Amino acid sequence: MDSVHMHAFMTRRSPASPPVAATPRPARSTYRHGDLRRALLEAGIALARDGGPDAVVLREATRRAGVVPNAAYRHFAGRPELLAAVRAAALAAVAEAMEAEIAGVPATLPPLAQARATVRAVGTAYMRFALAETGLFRTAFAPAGPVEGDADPAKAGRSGLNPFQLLGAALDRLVEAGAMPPERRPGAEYLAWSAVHGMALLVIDGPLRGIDGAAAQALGQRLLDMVERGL
Amino acid sequence: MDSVHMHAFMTRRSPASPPVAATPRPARSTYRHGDLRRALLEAGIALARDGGPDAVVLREATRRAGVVPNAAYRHFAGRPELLAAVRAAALAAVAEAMEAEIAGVPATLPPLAQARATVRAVGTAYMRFALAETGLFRTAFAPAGPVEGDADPAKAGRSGLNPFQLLGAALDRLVEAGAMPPERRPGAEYLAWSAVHGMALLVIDGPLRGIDGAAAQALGQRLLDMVERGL
DNA sequence: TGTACATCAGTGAACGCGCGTTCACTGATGTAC
DNA sequence: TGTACATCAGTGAACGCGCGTTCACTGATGTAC
Repeated sequence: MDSVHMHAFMTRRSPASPPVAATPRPARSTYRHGDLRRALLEAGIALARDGGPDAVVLREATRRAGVVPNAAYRHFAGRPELLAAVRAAALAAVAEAMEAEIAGVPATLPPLAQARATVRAVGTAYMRFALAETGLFRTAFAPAGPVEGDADPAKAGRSGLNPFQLLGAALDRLVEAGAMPPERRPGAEYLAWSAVHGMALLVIDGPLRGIDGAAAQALGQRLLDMVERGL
Repeated sequence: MDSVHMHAFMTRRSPASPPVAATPRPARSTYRHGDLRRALLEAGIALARDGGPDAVVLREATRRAGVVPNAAYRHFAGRPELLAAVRAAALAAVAEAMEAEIAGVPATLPPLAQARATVRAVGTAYMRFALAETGLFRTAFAPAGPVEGDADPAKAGRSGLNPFQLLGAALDRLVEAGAMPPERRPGAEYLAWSAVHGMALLVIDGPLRGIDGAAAQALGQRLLDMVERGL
């Protein structure tokens, strides 16, 4: 399985950052930090990667940034705002993983085959991301609290589309290519999304936890077959 | 939508139980409680119903049971054990909801139609439960911590089968009735489960949050059509 | 080019909170004689 | 039927923890003159 494409700032926690604190605070030569907002966001992302949304703890983020806890309040109104920023980054990462997978679809394919391959690419990227970046995946799609940036249309990838919109666009192409009757198009993204999202959770949380990557991949392809036939 | 069938002890929080504490401790005539284990479990279930697994807080359960916090340790080794018991109860409730729905399938149907209706009943009950008892649903299927009663085959309903096994049995009947080629049977429960589980989450957490019950029901039926066709 | 000053990013110390869990205890129950 | 006693369910008090958040501060930066 390819490693998922993502921003440089999403690299794994550097060994310099202590896993649990203990160390006082990494010395800093300057009094000012320079780019604390970004440092906190990166720390938050690293935390989310390792432990999902609940692991995004404001104090720990400041620790990793080498800064006193309340310094965070210069850049985020509070913990919920930091978490929202992390979630947006996670969603963007999912979108980018999809875009990368779509980009791999051969442009030489006939339109119908290409449309089909694009839909599969969306689903494949989604499941891969869930497996490879479980913590970020959970953060991206975790139940939002009652007071969350609910209305915002989710952070987008390079294309400007969020993961859900990428799926919608792929389904549109399926209709254009004649692989799907137009009258079945409305709401179809919900059906496809359900199947793929459900399987992702089955593999990371459910009865299929611990399945090996190849088997998961195979099952994923069968699922996509089912969706393709069923839509 | 019918109210989901469940045990008497799963009734909603009684108004006598303070929502957030404040009140000292409800007086008790006897020094001994009588059935504290059960009371704690019921309190835990009520908490899970209202707030999902994270809301299952040992101290709050003892508060509701009218007992001092550490009294819980006479009956549970610690918080994780209480949560596991609550989870088992939640899984049993899902299984029973399925069994009730299956019981509603007319016995007069021809075998093939009956087999199909049974599979649909499983899926329908699942989605209904997710909507009607979101907190319990989340508790039943939440990511288990790394050190959980992992190997146990999940609490069963009256039939002795857990939700996943009920789905498997329904698919077996589909094969027996000739509605599904036997070579496609292995692993089919994962595909069906994925679709239904994914939609349940879509509705309670995802882009479909807040959709009204009828629309959810309709979309659910379309999803089941897709699964039926696709399997 | 040099100095005074406003800005505001990060500091230091502290808060209250609720949690899970441990300790030594007390007193109701039920069994043995 | 009555009494002594062991059991063990629930008490009372306390612990350490890490969290989010608030307060008044300090000192580096960069702008205006």
